[in-house]
Amino acid sequence: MTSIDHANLARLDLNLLVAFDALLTERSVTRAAARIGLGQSAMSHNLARLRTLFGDELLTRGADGMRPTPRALALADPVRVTLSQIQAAVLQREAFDPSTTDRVFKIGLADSIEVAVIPGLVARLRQVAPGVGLRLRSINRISILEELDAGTLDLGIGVFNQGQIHHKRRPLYTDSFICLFNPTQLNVSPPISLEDYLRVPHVL
DNA sequence: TAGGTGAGTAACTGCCGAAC
DNA sequence: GTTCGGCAGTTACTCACCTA
Repeated sequence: MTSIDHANLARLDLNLLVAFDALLTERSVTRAAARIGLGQSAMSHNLARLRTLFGDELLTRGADGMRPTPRALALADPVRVTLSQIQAAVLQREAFDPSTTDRVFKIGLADSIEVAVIPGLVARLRQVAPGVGLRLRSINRISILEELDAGTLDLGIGVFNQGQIHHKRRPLYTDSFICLFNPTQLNVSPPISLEDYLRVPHVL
């Protein structure tokens, strides 16, 4: 296990990391201050302390608002993951019991995935979590990541080849596609190869 | 069209008081 | 004595408007 440097960590104010996360999220001192209930001046002081702490400008003024430095971008994910873990450890409520909860989960997913996943999920919920409600929204995968960060979605289901460290991912199921074609028109004969498939125009 | 000017907005900074 | 946050003034920047 990694040892804790208590002497140095004692000098680190956790609120500064909260301020850092708000600044990276809002890209504005004023909005970041409002986000965590401080005045603009206090957030400006926090930014100054963060700059001293990390020895980097972190955010610089630009024509389009506050621009994060490479150092700030490198710190963004580790800080957010750390804050999430602290939040889970410190603010965790009583253990989640699916059989008694009446929580409503907001799920973002594509229509095609809804057809494949939701009937089975609803049947399962009736058995083990009868009080759970689902609020489904048809949404593209890029917006899903944004809305997860904003807290307007609890879960996103889709094909994700991008995302941040704090986006937890689990394989849900595998799927395959059927390719329909007219051998006469395309001048190919089954079974088609990958080269044949890529050579001709097609729609998905 | 280019340059000057003023208003508005946002960030920075010095100073101060409160809390510990 | 130290730290934190707010107040007030300053600075930097954008944008709209006016004029040559």
